[in-house]
Amino acid sequence: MSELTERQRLILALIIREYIETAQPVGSETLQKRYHLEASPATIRNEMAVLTEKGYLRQPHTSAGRVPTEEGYRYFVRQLMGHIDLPPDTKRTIAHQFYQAGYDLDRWMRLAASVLAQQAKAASLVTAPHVEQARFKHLELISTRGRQVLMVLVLAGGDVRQQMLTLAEPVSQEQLSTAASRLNQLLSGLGPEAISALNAPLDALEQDLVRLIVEELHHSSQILGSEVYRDGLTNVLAQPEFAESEAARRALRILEERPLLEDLLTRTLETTNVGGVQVLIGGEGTWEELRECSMILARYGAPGLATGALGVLGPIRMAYGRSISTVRFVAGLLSDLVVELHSE
Amino acid sequence: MSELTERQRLILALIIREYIETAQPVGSETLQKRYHLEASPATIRNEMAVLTEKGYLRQPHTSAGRVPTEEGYRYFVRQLMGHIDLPPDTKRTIAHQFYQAGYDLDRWMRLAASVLAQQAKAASLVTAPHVEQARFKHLELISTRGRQVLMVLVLAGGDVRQQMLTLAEPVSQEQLSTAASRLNQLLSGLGPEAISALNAPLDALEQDLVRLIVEELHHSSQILGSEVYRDGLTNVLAQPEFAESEAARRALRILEERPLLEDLLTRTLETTNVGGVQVLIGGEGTWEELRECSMILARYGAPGLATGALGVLGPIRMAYGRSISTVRFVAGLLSDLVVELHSE
DNA sequence: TTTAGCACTCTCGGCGCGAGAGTGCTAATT
DNA sequence: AATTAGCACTCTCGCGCCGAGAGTGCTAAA
Repeated sequence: MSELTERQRLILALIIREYIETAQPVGSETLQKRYHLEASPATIRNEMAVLTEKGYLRQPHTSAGRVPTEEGYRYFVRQLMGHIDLPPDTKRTIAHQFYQAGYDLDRWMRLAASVLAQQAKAASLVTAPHVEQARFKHLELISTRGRQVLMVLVLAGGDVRQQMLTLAEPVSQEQLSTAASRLNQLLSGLGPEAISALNAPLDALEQDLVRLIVEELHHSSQILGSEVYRDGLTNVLAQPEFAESEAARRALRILEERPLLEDLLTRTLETTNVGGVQVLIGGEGTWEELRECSMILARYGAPGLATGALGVLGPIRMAYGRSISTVRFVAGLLSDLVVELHSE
Repeated sequence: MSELTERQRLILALIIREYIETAQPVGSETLQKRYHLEASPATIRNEMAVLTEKGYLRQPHTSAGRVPTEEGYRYFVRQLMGHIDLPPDTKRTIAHQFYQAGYDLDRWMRLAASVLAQQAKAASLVTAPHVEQARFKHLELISTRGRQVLMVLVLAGGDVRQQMLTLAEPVSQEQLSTAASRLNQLLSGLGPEAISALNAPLDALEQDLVRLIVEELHHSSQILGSEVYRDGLTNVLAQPEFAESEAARRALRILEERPLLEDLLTRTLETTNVGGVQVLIGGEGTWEELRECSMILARYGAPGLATGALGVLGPIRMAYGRSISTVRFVAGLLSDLVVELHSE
C-alpha cells in the first residue's frame, strides 16, 4: 500500500478535524470553503475517493459527505496529529489546582477525574495508585470494645488501610500496643513474601495479625483493589452519537461494571509503561462493549513503587489531540505526586 | 374536597400500578379486562373523569388513556400503598450479603448502593456515615522523610483520616511519638469545641497538630465531607422517559454535581429523623432540576453518634412500593452497623 | 346508578414528494 | 498528466396527507 501524498494527508486531517467539531459528514465544497484550500472541490473529491479507497474514509450513504473510519482515526492519531501539548497557561492553571490540594490523595484523584472530564469533554476515570509490591510500614491497634479491634495499617507510600477485626478473646489496649510495636519492628519495610517467610517466635495474637497483614498487602497489590474515581459521565450523554439512550447505556456500562473495567485496564495497560498513552479506537476488534467508543488510557506513578491508571472515555469522534495531551499531562502530575509520597 | 370512594381508590391504585409497569397511558377497557373488574368500562370511565377532576389523573391528549399526576402519585404513596415490606427471603439474602462483608465500611457502602440500585431498578446513592459531633480517639504520627509527616487520625466510631503534613523543621520519629502519645492522653474522647477550649501547655509542634485536628474534626462533621457512593446510573437510562439524552443528562447531573446534591440532601433530610423516609415526587415545586424525577431518601445511623443518607433516583413513574421498602430496609441494616461500630 | 351505543378526537405509522446536499463521471483546460 | 467546470444522478430529510386504531364523553335506556 503506497503512502499518502502530502495533500491527501492534509485533506484527511482537515476532514477529521471538521468532523470532530461538527459531527456531520464533510463534503468537498464545505471543506474547500472553510479552509480556503487551493484545490477546487473536484480535486478534493478525487482525493477523497482515494482516501475512501484506502479505507480511511467512508460515506454514510452514496450521496453524503465523508466520515472518518476507525482506520482513518488511527492514521490521524499515529501519523498526522503530531505531538500536541496543552497551552502553557492551561497547564499552569491545572498544576496550580493540584498543588493547592496539598498531599491529600483523595483530593488529587477527584481533581484528576474532574480535570480530565472537563478538558476532554468526556467521561473520565482514575484509579488510585496501588503499590506493585506493597510493603509494610506501620501498624496500629486500637481497642474499641471487648474483642473488637481497629487495625490501622500504613503501607510504604502513605497508603492507609483500616480494618475492624474481632479477636477470639478480649485483649487489653496495653497488650495490643505491645504486639503492635513488636510487629512494627519486625516487619518494617517488608513485602508479603518476606513476611510470610519470616521465622520468628510469635504468639497467637501476633500470628493472627501477621496473617491479616499479609492478606491486606496482597490485596493492595491489585490494580482495582483501590478506589476508582469517575467524573463527567453526563458529558458522554451530551454527544450526539449517544442521543438515544441505548447507545449511551452501552457506553456508560463500561465505566460502571467493575469486572469489565478491570479486564480492560489490565489487558490494555500491562504492556504500557508509565508515561505511555494507549488509544483504543472503537474497541479495536477486541472489546465488543466499546465498539462505539474510544478510550485514551495511561499509566502513571513510579514503576516498582506504585502505579495507577487514568483515562477518558468518549465517542469515537473524539478530540484526540486535546484529550491525549490532557491525559499525558495529568498522568505526569500524578506520577510526580506518587514519587513525592514514596521518597523518603 | 370530599374523600374518594372505595372504588375510586381502587381504580386509582390500579391505574398507577399498571402505568408503573407499562409506561403507557391506561384506558378504561384495558383496566377492566386486565384486572377483571366488576364495573363496566363506562363506569370506570366515569370514575376516571372524577379522578381527573380532582387532579389525580390526567390525559396526555384528549383521546388517550389516563396517566397519574404527581398529586396522584403522592396520594398513592401516602394513602393507598400501605406499608409494604420486602419479601422475607429477599431480606434474608440481602442481609446475608452484608454480613459477609464483615466490618469493612467501604464494602458496606458499595454493597448498599448496589442493592438499592438493583432492587429499585434506579440510580442509587449512599453517603458514608459522618459523625455529628466528631470526637477524637487516637492519633498516630509517622515520619516519612525530612519534614514530611503522615498523620493518621482515628475518630470515635472507627473513622480514619489520614493527612500528609509538612513541618517547619525536621523532627525525629521519637519526638513525634512523644507528641502523639501526649495528645492521645489529652484529647481522648473530645470534640472540636472541647479541644479548642482546652488550656494546656503545648509546644509549637503540638499546637500545630491540635489546630489540624480541630480542622479535621470540623470537616468530618459535614454531611458530604465523607464519600458518596453511587450505583445503577445506567438503570436510569433504561427508562423510556429518559430515552432522549437531554432528559437523561438532567437526571444524572443531580447525582454528579456535588453542590447540588449537598443542598438537596441537607435541606430534605434536616427535618427527617433516622428511620424516616422522604419521598420527593417531581421536585415538589422546589427542585427545578428534578422536575422529571423522583427521589426516595432516608437517613440512617444513630442520632448523636453518626448518621448518613441514602436513597434512589428514578423517573416519576417509579416502583414506589418496592423502592421505599428497600430504602427503609437497607437504612436499617446500615443503622445497625453504625451502632455496632460506635458502641464500646 | 350503571351500562350499551355511538360519534368524535387525537396519535401514530406509512407514503409520496420536493428541496438540498454531495457525489462521480466526462470533457475541457492548464 | 493533473486539475477543474459542468452536469446528471442519488440519497436523505422534512413535510403534509391519510387511514387505522384506541379511547373518550355524552346520551339514552335499563
